[in-house]
Amino acid sequence: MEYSFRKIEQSWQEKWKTNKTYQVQNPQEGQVSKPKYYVLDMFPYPSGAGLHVGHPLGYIASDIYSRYKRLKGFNVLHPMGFDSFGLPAEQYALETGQHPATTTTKNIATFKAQLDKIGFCYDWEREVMTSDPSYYKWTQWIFLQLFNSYFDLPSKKAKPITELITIFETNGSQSLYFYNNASFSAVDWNSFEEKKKQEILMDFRLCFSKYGEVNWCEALGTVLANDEVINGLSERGGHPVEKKKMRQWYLRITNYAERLLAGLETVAFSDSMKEMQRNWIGKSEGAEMDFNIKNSNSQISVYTTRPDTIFGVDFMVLAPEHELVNSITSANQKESIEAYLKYVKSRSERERLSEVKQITGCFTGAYAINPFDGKEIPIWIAEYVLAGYGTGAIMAVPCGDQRDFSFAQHFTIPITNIIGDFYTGTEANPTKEARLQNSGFLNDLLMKDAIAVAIDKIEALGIGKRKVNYRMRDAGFSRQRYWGEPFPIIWNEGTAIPIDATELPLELPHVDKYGPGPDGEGPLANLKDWINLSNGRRETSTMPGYAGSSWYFLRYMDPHNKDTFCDRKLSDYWNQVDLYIGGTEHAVGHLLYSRMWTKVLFDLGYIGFDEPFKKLLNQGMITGKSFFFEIDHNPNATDSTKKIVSYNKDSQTNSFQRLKYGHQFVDSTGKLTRASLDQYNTAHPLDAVQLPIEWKEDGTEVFIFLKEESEKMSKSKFNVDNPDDLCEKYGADTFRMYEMFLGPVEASKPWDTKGIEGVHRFLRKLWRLFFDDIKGKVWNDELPTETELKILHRTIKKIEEDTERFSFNTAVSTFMIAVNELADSKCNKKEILEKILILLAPYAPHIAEELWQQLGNSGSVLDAAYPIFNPVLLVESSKDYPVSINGKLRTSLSLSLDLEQAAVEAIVLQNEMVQKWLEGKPPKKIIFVKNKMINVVI
RNA sequence: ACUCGGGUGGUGGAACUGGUAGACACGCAGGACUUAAAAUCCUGUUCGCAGUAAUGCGAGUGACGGUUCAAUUCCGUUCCCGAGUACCA
Repeated sequence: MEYSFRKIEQSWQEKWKTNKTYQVQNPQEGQVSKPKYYVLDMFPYPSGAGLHVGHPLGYIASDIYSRYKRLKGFNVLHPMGFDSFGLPAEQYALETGQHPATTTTKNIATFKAQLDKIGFCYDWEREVMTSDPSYYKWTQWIFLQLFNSYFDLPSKKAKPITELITIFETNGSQSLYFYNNASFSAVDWNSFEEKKKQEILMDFRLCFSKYGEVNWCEALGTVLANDEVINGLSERGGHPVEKKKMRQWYLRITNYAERLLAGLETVAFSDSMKEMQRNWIGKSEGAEMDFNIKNSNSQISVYTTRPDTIFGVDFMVLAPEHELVNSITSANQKESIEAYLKYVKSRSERERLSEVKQITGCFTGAYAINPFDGKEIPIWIAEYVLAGYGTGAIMAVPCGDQRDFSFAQHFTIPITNIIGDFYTGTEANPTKEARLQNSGFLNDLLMKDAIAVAIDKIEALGIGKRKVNYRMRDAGFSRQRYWGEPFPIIWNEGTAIPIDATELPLELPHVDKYGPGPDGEGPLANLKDWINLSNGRRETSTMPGYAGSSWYFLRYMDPHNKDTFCDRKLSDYWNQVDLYIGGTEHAVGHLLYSRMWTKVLFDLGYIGFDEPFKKLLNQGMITGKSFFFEIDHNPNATDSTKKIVSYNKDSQTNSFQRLKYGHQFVDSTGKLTRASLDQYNTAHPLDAVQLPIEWKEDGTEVFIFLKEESEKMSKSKFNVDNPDDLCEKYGADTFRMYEMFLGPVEASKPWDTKGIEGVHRFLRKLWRLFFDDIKGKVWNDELPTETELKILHRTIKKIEEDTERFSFNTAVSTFMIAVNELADSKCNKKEILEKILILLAPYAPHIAEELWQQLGNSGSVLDAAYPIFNPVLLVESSKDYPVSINGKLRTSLSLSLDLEQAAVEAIVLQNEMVQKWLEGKPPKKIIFVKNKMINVVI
């Protein structure tokens, strides 16, 4: 009886389905429930391309851990669903004319079939899909909660906006609740018209609408969030992005900046992941202070983290967009300033970013007055100051800031030195360790101490205050797109009126065309019947991709509830996600948004925890190998290491020709032969590679060396491997174990199918411990020997330790060692093998189930009792000690573990090898570490 | 430029708190079984030198230096690769 994995895997996948093996039970009333464990994979977008071997890496890891936890007696929630709204589906719809709902359904079916082939233990009855009205009903409902809440500053938490209205009605706006930098009394508030009241309230809602500069992407016809823009180009498609003023919805995530930072201390994310989030939030502490302007009533407010350098301010710089630019510019500088503003406008975001080093700017002709020494400070405008950060204006201290220094040099602005020898005159020195000079009341203070002194003085004089700044912006929450959640909002005379929660879901209407509406609005704007209502006009934007994915982990707990997004009893039971596995690409976006939503839902009392993910494990990327022909116009290149091959005499430039799926045709040395090239050309007639006629080698055969590079797997790079093919060829169990065997889950590694045979061989070897191809059943009921028990218990210990610390690659090799040892000692004993199967079940579930049943057990191996490690069995009486001389290993000695230093020394000195090295002299010292090693120092 | 990872055989990688570097696998070489192949099994495989051999000696975890009886592991300097951020005042 041989290991026919195809039959076994198919039959077990069917059995799991019919027996509902993976159905997860919520705790029943009055029952003693098992401890819970929640394992979650990052929400996949069901792309049309299907899965490649890089995707399942994290899924396999989470599946192993889920099964392991189940065996260990936990009630494990391990769901899967689809983030099915979003740009790619719509983009695809635009290109093919198919409705996104149709393509999405089709893609999900493909995805699920692929996942099931790998044998994952998902409870599909809990599947959720963001584009399903029964799901987005609750996304819209949460939006309404955000819309109807504000961030209460004294308690630092979200509260219903009705409480803020009460505050306004009774006390007016206190200093904490400035509106447009001013406050109003209760009498004022009560006299305001409803429209004005709503405008004010909009300024406090956690999800709010305002006109703002947005990242507008013409090619995609939509607005993008900051993290969807990379170097001035869209993350998806790489199209140019420009700034545009539009009415948009925003998430007031900045209010949560402090708690998002603090929360990082309570979760187990990798340091780099935490660091990325911290950088994104970008907290800085300093002061905001006002400068008077010579011959003007206006003031310029600047933000600085270094108020200690106030006496080193040699000029000021405003962002070109700063509102004061026009009013302060002097008559004779007007022309230059206008020319400069024109130049700035002409430059795209892309150019500004790519030419960071270029110094440009223009003097306004105006002067600010230093409040401490009355010095006149010239005011400039320059691109390097960003309108969006701080106050959009800076005080420039060239001796301490390199950008200010370069600017001063470029425009020959005199530089004041306030740090003595610390400043060399050739570059700025940002030190905080210098003692201040030329600095009035701060003279002789250490800079780091002077910071606080300066702020105190600024506050005492009433010209500014201590201020914390965040780099993070409020997140754009609307998209001019079709395939997303419609906003449950109706606009009436400029006032946003929320739809009553009882009317949700507001279903996404059907459209036939996905083109944009008028004035930059989304496709929904074209549906006149849908948008125009008797009481106003519907919001035509839809929510961004991250809306649905910010709370999906809660819906899995209670996926079919029609009355609430998630029953509080269930969220109290399942609680936080214990283990969250996914890629680093979601470091800032998704993780920050879902962390914020969790905090809001917590503040409002809907859930009982304020961090969604307890532990985050980042899977590394599996890179694919891409192969290129390098085209070189030097046919006489002799450098054999260059791997240059094809000579294209028509081409005068060096370029690369990508070889589609090249790895299938290349041998282990990276060589392509004439025969395989012909094969390749037959398979890809459209991309056939023409060899240059001049190219000859060996007279008979043409060898082509390919340039090889590892890069991210993607269909467009022809470097993907499909898991289906590997499951078909070797089986899902082999595929699962091989992906794990490749290396640590967190590490990025190149994909190579070369080693998969070894894993497959291991499973066959395991099978042969139970069944012989000819003899059939070979397992027996004999009692195990001490050695066999030792093998078993060593394995139990190591598998448990490795699984607990997510070291799946070493766990796989532990299994290999165990099977090798059992095969060597011809152990076919059920008592041993059965336990091994239980250990193996998380890793290779199909073969484990099959053999478990073959041994005469009924039910799933997942319900078996996990073997308990018995340390007594591993206790040794002696040890083979390594004996080093001066730290270099020379020999070994088998000694009883009872022996102490003195006895060991005596034996060691007797040793022939030791005597040889001692040459008759006594040793200086003998180091003996019990159960470790011996070192003789000469 | 800054921050965070990482450099170990021909390859993927192992060595968890300093204690026998290279587990496990791939590949390669040789052998057994076979008419032959597949499958399976056995042996060898870090490099160099010596030896028929068992073995011995030397070098060796990017490079240089330090701490230590002992360093892949700790410290300093430096080089390279990857990821993220990027005029944030």
